[in-house]
Amino acid sequence: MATKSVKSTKSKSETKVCCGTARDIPLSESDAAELALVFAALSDPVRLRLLSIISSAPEGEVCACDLVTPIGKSQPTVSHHLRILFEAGLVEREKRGVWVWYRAMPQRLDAVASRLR
Amino acid sequence: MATKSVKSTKSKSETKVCCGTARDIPLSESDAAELALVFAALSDPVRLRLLSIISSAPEGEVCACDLVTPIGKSQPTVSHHLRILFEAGLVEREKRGVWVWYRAMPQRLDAVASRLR
DNA sequence: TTAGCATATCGATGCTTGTCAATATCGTTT
DNA sequence: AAACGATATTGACAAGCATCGATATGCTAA
Repeated sequence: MATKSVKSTKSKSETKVCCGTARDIPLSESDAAELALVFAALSDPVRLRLLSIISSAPEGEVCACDLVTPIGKSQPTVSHHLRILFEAGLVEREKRGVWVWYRAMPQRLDAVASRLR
Repeated sequence: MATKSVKSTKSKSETKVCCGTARDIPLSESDAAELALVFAALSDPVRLRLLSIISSAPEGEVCACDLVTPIGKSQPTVSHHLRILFEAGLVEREKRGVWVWYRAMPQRLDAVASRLR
């Protein structure tokens, strides 16, 4: 592996050896793929705003019908984004009659946040 | 806005009113766009693994030349991913001679993590 | 059962992105 | 000076994604 300054002679490019032996990667390939899926779900402004509405609901849940108008996108588009949030485990949903109610999953958000260190 | 059960009669679809007045969204459009950019930078397995290598470096920094081989992608591809991490403010870089050294920015990661609640 | 509404799915489209080969840039060494 | 090596940029291509209109599904009320 690369080493920093070895000699005290402080030459212009204070390094002698570089591009050495490869160390193994802390984050496994499968863990990285799994984590990336969650971040991908969070990487869209519409989904972040949906999540902010759902998370801040006083009753703890929001009807899907109350999400289309404020977001300003078509109903299929909002439905698509809600599906992605659901499949990423960021929200849960419950069908009650004609309507579908969405709740945030704080423990999931905490788990993701804690992995950022 | 939608209201939950109003009557105690517990009818099949315990709800009377739905799809009412739109409340405003906690997360602004510009804030959502900005946050989405950071999450987009985190939404790729290669970038997450790069970040994990850089963050766990004992010396606090890693030479770019030590990242290509372990990641298993071409040099231009790794360079491209490092650029995205840099522009998202997730890593900083310093050119020393021919080599470029990357350091993680923990306070940025903390800031992003804290916004997940 | 029929009508009507809320939600999900489908198909198409334009834009974004991950990837690599080829090339450019820049510092170092001879 | 020229040659070499590390990194960045460019150009191209395939895959993925956000979006919408049209349509399907499913529940409820008449």
